Amino acid sequence: MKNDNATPPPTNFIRNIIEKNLADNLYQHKKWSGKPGPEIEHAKAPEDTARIRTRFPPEPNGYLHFGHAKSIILNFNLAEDYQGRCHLRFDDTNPEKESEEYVNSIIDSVRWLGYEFQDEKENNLYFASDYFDYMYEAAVVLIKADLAYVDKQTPEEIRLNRGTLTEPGKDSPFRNQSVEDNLTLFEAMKQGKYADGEMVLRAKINMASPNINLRDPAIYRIRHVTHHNSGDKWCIYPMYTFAHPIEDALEKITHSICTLEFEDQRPFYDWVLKKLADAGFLAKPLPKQHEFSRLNLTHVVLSKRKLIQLVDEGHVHGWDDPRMPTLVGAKRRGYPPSGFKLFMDRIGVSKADSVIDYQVFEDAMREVLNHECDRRIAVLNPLKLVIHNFPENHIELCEVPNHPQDSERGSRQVKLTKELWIEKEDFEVNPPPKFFRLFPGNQVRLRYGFVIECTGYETDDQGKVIKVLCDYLPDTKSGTPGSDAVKVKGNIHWVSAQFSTSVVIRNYDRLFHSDNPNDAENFLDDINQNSIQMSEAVCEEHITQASIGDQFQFERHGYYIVDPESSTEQMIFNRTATLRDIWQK
RNA sequence: AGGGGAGUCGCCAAGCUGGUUAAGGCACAGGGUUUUGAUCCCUGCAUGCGAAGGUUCGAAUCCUUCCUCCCCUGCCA
Repeated sequence: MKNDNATPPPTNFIRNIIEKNLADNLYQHKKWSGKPGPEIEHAKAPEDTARIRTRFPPEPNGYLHFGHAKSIILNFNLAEDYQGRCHLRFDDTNPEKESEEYVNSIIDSVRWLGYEFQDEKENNLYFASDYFDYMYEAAVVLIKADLAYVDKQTPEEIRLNRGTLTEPGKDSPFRNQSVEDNLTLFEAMKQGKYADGEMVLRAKINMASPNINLRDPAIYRIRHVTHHNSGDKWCIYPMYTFAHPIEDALEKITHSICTLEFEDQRPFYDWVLKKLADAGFLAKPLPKQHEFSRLNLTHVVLSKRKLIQLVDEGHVHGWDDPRMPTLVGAKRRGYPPSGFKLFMDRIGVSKADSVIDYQVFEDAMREVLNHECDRRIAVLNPLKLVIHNFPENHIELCEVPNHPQDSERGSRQVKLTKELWIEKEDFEVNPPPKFFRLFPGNQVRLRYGFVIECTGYETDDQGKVIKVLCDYLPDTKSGTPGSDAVKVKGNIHWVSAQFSTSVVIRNYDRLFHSDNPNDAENFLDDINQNSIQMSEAVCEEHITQASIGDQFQFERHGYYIVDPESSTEQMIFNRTATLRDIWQK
């Protein structure tokens, strides 16, 4: 076990910011009415008991993946570490792409990671769509302050007049429409008097801004679409850039943490909040946006488009395929939530673009799995072994610990008989140098049993080894006095041919060959065609007591989890990760 | 001269209000323990902080110039 004191507490620039904010008493007297709302509702409420508030704001338009896990763990851990709260908020402002199916899956995945957002004190499950009334009101506030206008230009015209990266844009001919006209038009938009795309509400900032996001960004668009939550109440929907700062403010979020690509958006985020605060709609302390670099992993694609393609084109068997970098996939693969947390601790949080070696991810998983999993014995590639001098019908009970480093996990008895299954790889007719397993004349220990000496083998017509013969040394049984008298270098595992059960094994490997599949002309060409290898294995009989989701280390092989497709007749095991293997290298 | 970010060991990443020999993890290389060639333990692993100048008794940390990479021209988020 590692000494936790040896590793310094993980720190990062966001924690530094929070600690400084707290030291500056920035949030000392902030209010919280118990539910999201504008300042008029928070003002009369007591001081917030949460020192900070963060939020995880997914759009319910897909399944959560490893990248989301980074954000979830960051936000929830921050809240926990600084005696704050973290909200789960669905950023559902675009009904064309969103659905309830995703809402439910996302909730499940956040909980699976071990985070809760609803308890006896607070229910912090929110939907941006529940704030549509406030957002409409906020838009009206801006219009009245002559800070927003309804633009009747076509989308094409708006695009053309936006200018380019190096040239300023041109003002819309509708930019100086009267406040009254804007109010009337916006109301008419809301009433459904116009078709999709006919007009849009825009913030009035500066068409010549060097930051393109400030060239009068659209803040409301017309979409005659049924919303998964608000139904047909609205036919106009706020844009993310306008909605997000308001969502954060209504929820009294202190630290709004997002990924780097939103950095250019921050001036607009601050603009919206300031203007609404000026109008008395919101009050300080206003939320602050902070950006970190998103997760990239070698041999993995995380773009939503590519993940959809993998599923839709059948390169994997659905979103929860154990090879998918989704959280539902991770669950089925057997990657534990605690492994994700350890992984996030190890990779840290910064603003530098980075690509993490998949090894780092896998090693974090191995570390927690090694600690958490009971051991079991399975022979994945069976070869018959016959102990020539072993009594015909004798059953030798062997005591096998469930965990070599944790005796409190107890032990079990495994039956040793004359005929056993061993791994094909554990026997060599002509062993390579330094091979210390079984070969003619060599001695090895049958793990937890006796030392045996290989006396010969049998082959089929093709010369393939089909049976290994040996003698056992009666005085060498594990755990008995003097059993160590005979020293052997090799230890091989085995299961009784008589007392064992057959199971299906699904060995998974990386889905993509190259470090960065995105570099390929077509990432699909980089797919590893051997990313899943099915086989039948023989396992010790105790395994039949396992249930779906149970995880074990199959000794000398790796970590496996019982797949949901298992039945009592046919158990199926997914390989989560192999054990490290210096010999293979 | 569009704007915004980032560059510290093979991969991450602390440090960056200037001041002991530049944390830590992963990887890698040795060694020890071990009835998993696993785990665990020990040792090694940047005279160097994108580059070049400068300020200073002293710079990864301050200044100047330069180089490289990433993001931004949706009525997506």
